[in-house]
Amino acid sequence: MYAVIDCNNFFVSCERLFRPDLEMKPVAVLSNNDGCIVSRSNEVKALGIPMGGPAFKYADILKEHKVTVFSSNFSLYADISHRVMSVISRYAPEMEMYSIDEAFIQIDNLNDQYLLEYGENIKAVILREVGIPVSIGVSSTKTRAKLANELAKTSDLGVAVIPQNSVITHAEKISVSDVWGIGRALTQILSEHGIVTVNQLIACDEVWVRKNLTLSGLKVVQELKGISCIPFEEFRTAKQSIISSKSFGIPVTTITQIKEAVASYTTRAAEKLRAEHECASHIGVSLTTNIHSKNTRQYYNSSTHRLLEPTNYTPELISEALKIVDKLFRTGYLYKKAVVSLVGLDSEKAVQQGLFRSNGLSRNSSTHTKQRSLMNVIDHVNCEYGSGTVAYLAEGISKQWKGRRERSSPRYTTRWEELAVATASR
DNA sequence: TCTGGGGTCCTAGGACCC
DNA sequence: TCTGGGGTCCTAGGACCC
Repeated sequence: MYAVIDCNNFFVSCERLFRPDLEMKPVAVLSNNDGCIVSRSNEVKALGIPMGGPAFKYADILKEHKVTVFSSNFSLYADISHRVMSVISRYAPEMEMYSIDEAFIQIDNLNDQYLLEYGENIKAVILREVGIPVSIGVSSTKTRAKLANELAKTSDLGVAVIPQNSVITHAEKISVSDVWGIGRALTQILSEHGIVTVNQLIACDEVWVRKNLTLSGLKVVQELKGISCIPFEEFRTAKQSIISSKSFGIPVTTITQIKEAVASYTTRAAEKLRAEHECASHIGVSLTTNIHSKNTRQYYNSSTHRLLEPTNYTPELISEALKIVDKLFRTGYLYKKAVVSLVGLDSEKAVQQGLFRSNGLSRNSSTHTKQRSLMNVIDHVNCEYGSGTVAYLAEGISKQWKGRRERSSPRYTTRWEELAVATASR
């Protein structure tokens, strides 16, 4: 059996941890650039504010209902996530951390009654030791467990079990859009064929499903029937790609600013790459205007370059990324966003050296060693004294294109100078 | 003024090989 | 004259997830 443990309104719950005065009060957390609403307390959900809704559109209603709004504070969320995961891992020898706020575990040899108790126990301990409320769903496949989790969210216990080999109760009342793996597009296709509920989906002919919903859709249907198709992945598999992508705080028109931003995103991506001890064989850049803007000319373009040899050396990656910008950039547009992606990742150790460099000289191992030492030192300094302490000039100085982050809470748990302070009240 | 970011997997089509 | 088919690799795009 699988259990999926999912933190409730995770970012909001993290903020409340250090602001107990916000319990039972409406709270929302915004995405990068303070753009979208990405985490909502139950009170905010009740106001009808949707997940991912643009913040400016709901500014009035947020103000009217005195919603406390935070910019996202990922240092804090990552640290709290780590604490939650460490509690969960005590309950199961095998755990798959699926996302920042969610984990699968395998539990076997317990009958249904004990499964429920087991879940309640995990939930209580996480709440007591970390302070984060969770919901737990248990069933025989991951997709069924996720569905049980949906049911758990609205149950009093916060835990739900869909027993093995049993039909899903009330499946005729659950919408296909609540199923893990059925998104907007598939919901639309299904509804065009009169399929709106989970029991209708399960009853579908599998050949039809394969043809109309592709292989992923077929897996979903089989998983709902109790046939496991999505494997349990205890050990995190190596990343396939690393992406750094951000919207600009202001519309950007000049290639100079685009290049600064792209150099900066490349630097972030390369840091992640080295943290994974990997090298990339390709680098891609894309530029786009504001797709939401009605009255301005639109432009989108992207390109991927193969690197001479796989590398994680920032200066080389920046230089290649900037060449791509030269290729993509057109004057006369209001640019909104740039994306840098590193793909074709392989372990540092496995990387084969190219025989020739572009300048015709072979790159000897001492060049490699020097590059690696330099990156090591810079990564260390930036880790110790804060990101950007040592930066590349290509990233620019004033960085006018940077996004907004105006309502961030302190990094309570990861920066000495931002520790929470306890004060005695009279 | 203001509409997220970081991932994965799947499919289709073109180029190329034998 | 007969104008194939299987395979791989690459790229772009779309769908999904949180």
